[in-house]
Amino acid sequence: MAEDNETPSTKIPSEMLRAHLLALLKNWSGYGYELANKLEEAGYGRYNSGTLYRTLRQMEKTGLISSMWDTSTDGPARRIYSLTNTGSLFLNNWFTLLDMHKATLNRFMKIAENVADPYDKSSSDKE
Amino acid sequence: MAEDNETPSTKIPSEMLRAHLLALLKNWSGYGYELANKLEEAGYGRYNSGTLYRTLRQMEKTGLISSMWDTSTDGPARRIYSLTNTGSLFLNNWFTLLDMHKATLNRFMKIAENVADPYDKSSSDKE
DNA sequence: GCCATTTAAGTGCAATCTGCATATAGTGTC
DNA sequence: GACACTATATGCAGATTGCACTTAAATGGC
Repeated sequence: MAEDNETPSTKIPSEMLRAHLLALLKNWSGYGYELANKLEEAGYGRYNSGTLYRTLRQMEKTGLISSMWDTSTDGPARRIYSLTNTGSLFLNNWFTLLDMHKATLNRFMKIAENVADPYDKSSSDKE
Repeated sequence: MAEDNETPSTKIPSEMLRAHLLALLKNWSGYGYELANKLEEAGYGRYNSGTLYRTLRQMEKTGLISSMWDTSTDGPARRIYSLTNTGSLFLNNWFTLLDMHKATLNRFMKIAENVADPYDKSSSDKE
């Protein structure tokens, strides 16, 4: 499977990418190239490999995941990542955070639902 | 209300910030300082003002919102923002995207639930 | 053997984004 | 005048990102 950049469609914001990587590593250990393939199969385009590998290293540095080399298979060595306790907690919190954000968004959208907008330009042009 | 940085608690990732600003501007027009206050009241700490103002200008440049000066009130002039059609569409899509991401996260977490992990280290537990 | 391709991870560089501190400017209060 | 509050913005250093490129091990075709 080569890097073909054919489906740039739904770009995941960085925080989302982190959450998705953590989710993939729950109950499983995986390496960068494999994770990139799974993201692609899930409908996100081929994620930029430079960003992906650097994101993984950065997540390791901040303690969300840990890694070790695997030289047992044929082909180039793989850096195997697995979830740390911190990463597991982060993943759980992420769901809570998503729900909170969604609730806040809905609340924000309703704040001014039936109130006149002092700057509204569609009601009656006073200029 | 001065900038006191007393509640840094729940930092909003940049894409989330954009979505929240769009939600606040739905059915309403507002200016930067006011939006910062509403974010603070909603429980997010005092968002960094430099980032906030620059994010708003960038969102204007990309067509999500539009602005005009308001010099009718006392005090310094306010830059009033309101949602464009593009911004409105973006906001609606954001909800869909959030749900899709959540669904994908759940799917990812279940992929390997009952499968043996070839790299599992729980036999020789370290760290 | 030689060469292209696949798998796998990584780096260099420019552009962008972010946080912190600071600047600028209008108004009101003492 | 000194000070605080409102309101927007900029300078700079450090972090993040996308794009292109590099390194390296193995495979398949000739």
